[in-house]
Amino acid sequence: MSGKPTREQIIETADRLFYQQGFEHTSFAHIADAVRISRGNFYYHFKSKDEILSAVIRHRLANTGKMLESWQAQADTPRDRIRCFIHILLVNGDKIRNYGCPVGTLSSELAKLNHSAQGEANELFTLFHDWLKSQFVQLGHRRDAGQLAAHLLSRSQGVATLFNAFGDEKFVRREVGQMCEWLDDITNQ
Amino acid sequence: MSGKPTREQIIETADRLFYQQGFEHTSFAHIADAVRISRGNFYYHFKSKDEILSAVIRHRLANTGKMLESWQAQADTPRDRIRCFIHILLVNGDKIRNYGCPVGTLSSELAKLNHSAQGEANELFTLFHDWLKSQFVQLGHRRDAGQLAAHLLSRSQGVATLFNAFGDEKFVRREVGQMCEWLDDITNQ
DNA sequence: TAACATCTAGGACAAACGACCTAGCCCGGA
DNA sequence: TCCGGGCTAGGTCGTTTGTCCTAGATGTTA
Repeated sequence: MSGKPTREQIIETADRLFYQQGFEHTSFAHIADAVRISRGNFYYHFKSKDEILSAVIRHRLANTGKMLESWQAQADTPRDRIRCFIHILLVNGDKIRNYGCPVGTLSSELAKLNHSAQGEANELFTLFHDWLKSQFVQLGHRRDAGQLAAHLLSRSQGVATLFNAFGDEKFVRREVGQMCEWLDDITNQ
Repeated sequence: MSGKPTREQIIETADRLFYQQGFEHTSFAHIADAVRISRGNFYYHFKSKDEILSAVIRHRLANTGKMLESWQAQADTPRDRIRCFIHILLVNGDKIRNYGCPVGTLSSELAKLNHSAQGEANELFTLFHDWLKSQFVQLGHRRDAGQLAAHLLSRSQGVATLFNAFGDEKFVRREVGQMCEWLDDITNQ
């Protein structure tokens, strides 16, 4: 199909399917069909389902890292960068409405499965957290930067969950606005 | 085993297992083993897996309703009742740390499975929302009661998600405190 | 051309899944 | 006593799951 190597196609397709249908509900056959390869070929690239999951998480970590870097380049001030984070809820609105937050839902699912990759998946949270923390430090909140980061992460997780459940876009816009106000408040002091 | 009728035992066990391991990951055999009955007997009481899910959701709705009524009886003011809601995060701390919020995680899972019971599961959210809304109305916030309810629901969902991922109890205590402060703020105005 | 590692296809496997069936148990009413 | 409905046990069906194997296609190097 596309020019990309098979292994990459598998990872990207698995990434999409894990997000849209959940990790457990996505089978080998399902991914293989979507990539249009045989199950046998599939097994040549990945020896087990856990191995794909690991690769998908690393893939997400890399993509997230790139996104954070692009924000770093786009926005001049730390406040604008944090605004970028808050606005993912609107930018990725359709996806979140249908499938929830890719980070939060994967973390929840793996927690229930008591899966060994739980820690790896949480690195996605940590990546966002540490990036936000560094932005808050740059805003002068050196002491409570970690707490502010966790607070904002938590807020956006909650909004994503409710958006996924009810699909109310007005609610998201309102919450995004409130988070931006909150950001301005703690910035101006 | 216990004196309860088999059907009730099945529902309660399924409720627990769906919460702890997720709906899809919990099989007929798993529930039957836990209740110590045969799969055949199981099928006498419930014709399909979706039927159990439906019964479990109704069971949760009933239990949640009782809990809300007990708060209504325990706490004198609407503010104290809302505080009861906020404090579930601490009261059910161990469960939430291990398995997340029963309402949010079920809603997320069913959304990914595109399951027909999605709407039923969301009634749990609605139950909390409407109850909170009525409390905010009683506090004099007639116009924006629904928004305040959704906001608080969203906040606690986010806290539950992060608590489930990182298990940081200090974070939960901090967020619970902030939500109570927020409640006081909008009450005193 | 010949040899080689890389990649692919498609089938086979046991185990587990949801669903279904039937034979028999228990126990109150006729 | 016999009957009959509520309940239980245990097995079976077809399908799907993750895993694994082998034969062959492909493409590069000698």
